[in-house]
Amino acid sequence: MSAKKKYNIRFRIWFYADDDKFLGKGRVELLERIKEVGSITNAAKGMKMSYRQAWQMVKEMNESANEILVEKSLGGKGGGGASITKAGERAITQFHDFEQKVNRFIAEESKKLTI
Amino acid sequence: MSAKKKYNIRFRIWFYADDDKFLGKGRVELLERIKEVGSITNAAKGMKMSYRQAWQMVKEMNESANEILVEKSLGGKGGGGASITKAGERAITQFHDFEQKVNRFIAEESKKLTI
DNA sequence: ATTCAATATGTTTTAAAATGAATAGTGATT
DNA sequence: AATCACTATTCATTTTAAAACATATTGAAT
Repeated sequence: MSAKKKYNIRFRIWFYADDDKFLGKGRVELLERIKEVGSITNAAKGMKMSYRQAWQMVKEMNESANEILVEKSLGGKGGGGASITKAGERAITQFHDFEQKVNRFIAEESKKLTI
Repeated sequence: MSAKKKYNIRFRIWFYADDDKFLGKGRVELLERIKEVGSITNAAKGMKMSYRQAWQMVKEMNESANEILVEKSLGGKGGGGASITKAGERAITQFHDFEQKVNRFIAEESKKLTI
């Protein structure tokens, strides 16, 4: 007898500004790490990500969104750093909240499936 | 003045069998085309897809799902062909239904966002 | 003015993925 | 047994994406 696999539904959501995708799960994690460690460099190190990639993500996010999500400082003590703006904080929170709502909805609706 | 971009949320869903992803938007379209034209070859031609890729998708779907979604016949009049099984039909329908439900939910919830 | 750790980018290398071409196999029909 | 249009599969090639590497720049602190 072959064990039947259990069907389940997974999803991803993205925040767009007009038609520009600017935020998804991965970028939210990057934002959270920047908030935690105070720099793009160290945030990237914590994930499996090169500084270059992380920096490009930040650039894209800031350029696409109506307000910048990450504020950067150059030079000075410690070489500079990066921090999350109020808009960035809101983006993180609302992304998580939204994701959770969708997750609950999908979990509930999945029960009705007769696939 | 710079025009403010309108924020919006988009999503994708996938059907999994245990931890194997076996159905997403692209594959559903492939299934529909196979149903319509009766062969993998012609279904692939209708999309921007090589026969090779389409054939591999069908193979993966059939292997991952509990029941095969596409039934194939080899040789004979017309060289053979492919058709959708009952399970395949159900998969198509339920994918669309589910996607629509999630879409409505997200559209509704999006109104509450203050991003 | 030198140091330092970070941001800011360009360039090169490597790896992964998609594509295309080529070939074999199938079986009802003629 | 020859044909035909499809499925089935391998292999070499191309394209794309990711990673790695290399520098330049910045500015407070010393």
